[in-house]
Amino acid sequence: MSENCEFTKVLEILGGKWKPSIMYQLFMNGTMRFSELQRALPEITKKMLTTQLRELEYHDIVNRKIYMQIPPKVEYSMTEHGSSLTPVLMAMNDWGKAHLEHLHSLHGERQPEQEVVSENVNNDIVEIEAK
Amino acid sequence: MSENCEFTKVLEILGGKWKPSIMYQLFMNGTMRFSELQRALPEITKKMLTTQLRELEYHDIVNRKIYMQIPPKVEYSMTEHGSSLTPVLMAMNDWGKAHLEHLHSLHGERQPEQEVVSENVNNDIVEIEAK
DNA sequence: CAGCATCCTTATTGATACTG
DNA sequence: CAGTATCAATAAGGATGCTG
Repeated sequence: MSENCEFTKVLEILGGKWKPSIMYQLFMNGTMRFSELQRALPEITKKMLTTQLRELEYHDIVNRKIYMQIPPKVEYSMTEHGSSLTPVLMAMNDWGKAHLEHLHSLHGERQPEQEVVSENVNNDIVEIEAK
Repeated sequence: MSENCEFTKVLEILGGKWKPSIMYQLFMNGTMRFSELQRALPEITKKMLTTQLRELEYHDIVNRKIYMQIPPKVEYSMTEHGSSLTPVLMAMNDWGKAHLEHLHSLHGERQPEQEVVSENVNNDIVEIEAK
């Protein structure tokens, strides 16, 4: 049951190549039309933008407001429930910045040293059986 | 540059089918051997456990301590840097619980109602050109 | 304008067998 | 015990064209 708390599920909900960027846009700009999102995220395709938005909508993170008119107009925005993600995103963002600096000091050049503890055991049985 | 802050990158680091579970185990149990993790996560294969651990290690989130002995013994634990993820995980966990309840009230049965705003425009041009 | 349908490519995950 | 290597299956993402 609680093999890993809710943590895994949240990652699944937030995961997806473009979801973070979409949420970021909506947080910054409030309400945006489909085409505005496309302009803001030039590399995403229409298909992906649609599917990622639909998933976010399914989880009640973004709101989809359809204007019945020609030409069509659809506006997206964070729902109230989606806005409750703010502390999560803030925490991730803060950690991300610290992490980046930290990694630079580590991976600036090389791998982190392997920590090898040579106990060269005599308390443990060498039991590699031959075939 | 800052199209989406650090948010996307953090998701990439934390993303992976088993990483959350692994981190959770290490947070709860402190130090664990490879085989202990396997027992705790019965569905993960050795290959996946290895690769996910290696990725976490690369980002200095988990520590790998090798005992040079026969039979081999390797212990994993959260690094100090990895422990700094605690606020992030807590935030996600809290949100996850609230989210779960929230979703039950929504998706208990049906899709959320489409919010359709019928403005039936007259301020916008109907410009669907015929072929 | 805001999609959906189809087909295709790449990435992630998994099964299985072998090794120091 | 703690892996690696190889191959197979699945899932995620992308290109392109069509539609109301």
